[in-house]
Amino acid sequence: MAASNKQLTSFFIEDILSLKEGKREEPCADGRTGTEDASVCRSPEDKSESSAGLAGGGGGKKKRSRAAFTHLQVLELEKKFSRQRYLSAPERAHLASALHLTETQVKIWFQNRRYKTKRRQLTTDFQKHDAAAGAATEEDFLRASLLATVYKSYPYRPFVYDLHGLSVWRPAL
DNA sequence: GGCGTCAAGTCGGCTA
DNA sequence: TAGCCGACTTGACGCC
Repeated sequence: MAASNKQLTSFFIEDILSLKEGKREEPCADGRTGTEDASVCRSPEDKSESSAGLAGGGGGKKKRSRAAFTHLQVLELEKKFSRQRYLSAPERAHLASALHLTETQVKIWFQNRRYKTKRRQLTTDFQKHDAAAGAATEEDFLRASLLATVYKSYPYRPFVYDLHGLSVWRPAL
């Protein structure tokens, strides 16, 4: 969400890499500032927390922070995602270091992104069907979910899919 | 205050 | 057993 109302400037991955040398404090949309280590925007009170965002310190309720990636980070992640939905470990490590994120953050981002895409696809399919055939039944939705489950069951070798910059994922072997 | 979004947490399944 | 995945939930945050 950090990118939603932020002033957009054109810059590339090389820019952050070069900025890493000096002081970098990329402003976030809501006035929060990017942290040097994780390059994500955090609430002021979260600045002292670990990247996991759960460092409570001295007991009591731990407050979970929500990292807001910079629009550049999201842009690069989206670009990568448009080319391939699954990342191999080396690819993930490379992307993480390039974006100054942790591998876990990249992994979680891709997981969430896939799930989000799937949900939206199901929703639009459902709406299409709804519009075409009048009020759809719950059974229709279940059928769609079932199809999605079948769809999901075969790409279990992430590195096998789409290694050639295609937006459509297919077995590479 | 309610709602939507999103990163992260949790849980269970699968594979090597 | 570790690591990854999807599915779903939780908690923080911004917008109206």
